[in-house]
Amino acid sequence: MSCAGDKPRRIVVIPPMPELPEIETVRRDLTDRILGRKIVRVEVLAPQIVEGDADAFASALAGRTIIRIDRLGKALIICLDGAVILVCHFRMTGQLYPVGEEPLPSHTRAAFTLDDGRTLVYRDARRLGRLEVVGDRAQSVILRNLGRDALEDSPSEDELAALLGKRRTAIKVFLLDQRHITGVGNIYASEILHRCGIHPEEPCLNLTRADVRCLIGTMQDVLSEAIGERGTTISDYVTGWGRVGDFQYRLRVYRRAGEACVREGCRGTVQRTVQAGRSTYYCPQCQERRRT
DNA sequence: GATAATGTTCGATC
DNA sequence: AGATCGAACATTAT
Repeated sequence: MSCAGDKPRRIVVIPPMPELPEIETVRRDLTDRILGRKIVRVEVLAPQIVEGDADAFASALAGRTIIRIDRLGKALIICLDGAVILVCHFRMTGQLYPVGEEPLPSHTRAAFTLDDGRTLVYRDARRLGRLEVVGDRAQSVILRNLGRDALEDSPSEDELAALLGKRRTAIKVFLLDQRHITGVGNIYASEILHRCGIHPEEPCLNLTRADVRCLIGTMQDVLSEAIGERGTTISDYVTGWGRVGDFQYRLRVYRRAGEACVREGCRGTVQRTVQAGRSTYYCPQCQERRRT
């Protein structure tokens, strides 16, 4: 990190921020900045990021006023007047933020001109994200597979125990499966399991009652803490639309392969493995396998 | 050039 | 009905 005042700060838009705390941060920012604004014009530059017909998408939003912004897991739900709902999922590289009267940034995939002259920009380098307009949440393709929100609708101990059930699937893979609980992604899954001392490969059915209790509490703690830090930003970018997050400084295992475990009294070394095609980070010393 | 990246969906194969 | 795995989507950074 550079020291304040030394080098000129680069103004670069921050990289994508896809898990629950990052989306919640965007939700709060956008609520502050665009609530009550009317969308006067919609331009779709990359039709594949829109679910359904891009022209229908654009005309459904034109003339609508933004009245509330909600979130379910990693999905942003922008409610407009006339029962119009804009559902957004950023996947890996999506971003949504207002800009002034200036040229659109690179990788702008959709642009919503607001009634105050600003433009709400959807950027997405990889074009993996999706935008969708529906009249009712139940119609949403983006929302249809999502389970309970990890923060606002967290399961009770009994409920999580029931969800884990007799599954043989690894607990880390379960946490990434958004059909059960939605909002926890690859960073926070590793962090939660490390804090609970649970091995990421542990089959769900082996978890004890104490493990279940720890998972629920730690999930709340980690997500809340991360929201308090405005999420995790990997890279030291500065942004023109909001500050970067700071939770990266609190990460204990994510991207720390080969480093000493930070748990007090633990002499282990953080390992990286791959589960379901995604990197998992854990400490073999303090995340021991349960006896079968 | 190879590899990995905070995500989801779909189809094939158990 | 499940689970499970790989591929696909597509670009950037290291």
